[in-house]
Amino acid sequence: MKIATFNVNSIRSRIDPVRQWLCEHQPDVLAVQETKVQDDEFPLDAFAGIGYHVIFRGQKKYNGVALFSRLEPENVVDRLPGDDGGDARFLQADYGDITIVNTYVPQGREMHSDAFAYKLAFFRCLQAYFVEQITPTSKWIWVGDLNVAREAIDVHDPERLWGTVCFCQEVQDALESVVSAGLIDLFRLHHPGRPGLYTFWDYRVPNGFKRNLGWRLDYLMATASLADRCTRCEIDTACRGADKPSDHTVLWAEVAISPCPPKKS
DNA sequence: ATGGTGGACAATCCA
Repeated sequence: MKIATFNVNSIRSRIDPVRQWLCEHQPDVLAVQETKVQDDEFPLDAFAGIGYHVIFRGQKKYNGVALFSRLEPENVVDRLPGDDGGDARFLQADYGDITIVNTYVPQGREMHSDAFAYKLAFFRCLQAYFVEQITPTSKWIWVGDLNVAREAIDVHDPERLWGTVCFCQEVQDALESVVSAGLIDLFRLHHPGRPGLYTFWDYRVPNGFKRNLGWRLDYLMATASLADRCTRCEIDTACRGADKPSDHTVLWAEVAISPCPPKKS
């Protein structure tokens, strides 16, 4: 199966790039973040007739997540247990025997702000949830904009950027505690030790994308049984500049496994 | 240099 993640910064402004990416790459699942639309205004018609189911949890103006899929989603969960859920940052569904969790982790705004405290609390909720849910044989993939650069090689200027909300000890520790529940970073698994590979470029930095002044903030995190069968994991920047610019790119992976219908007892 | 720009939405908030 092929799974992908894309922070779209408004789904209504990114209809063409998303449609094009789905049609060209035919992923089994595409997770998107920052849809910025409440559920009754989601542009369902724009995605009709291309062979994808779509589920979403959004709100006005900010945040919002969605899942496009070939298979019909089952057992949908639209809020993170332990979190108040009012922020529309979490969406989970089963596709056959594979569970996908799509999150838009709070950015954190400023160090030690209320928003930063909420970011850490969000990770703690995720950690507790995964520890409870994931077993050694689980087939789970956690994907999305996690708003953390895991290592120095995941930012373009680690010395200068150290101590900011997406690259500091607190959020790295918080993310590692979630990963420790039994997940593997598919992109780093396939590109070990390689610097300069990013999923996000701040559009406020002049020519930031051209100069590759990026960050790796988006991830595909899989349990071992899926990571063992992952054959490729890549960052696709081709969607950028399709009509309007987007600050994030599509991250995708191929896993040599097909979702199986769960056994009925 | 504490800016820059893009998006939602209608004066600012968020990234």
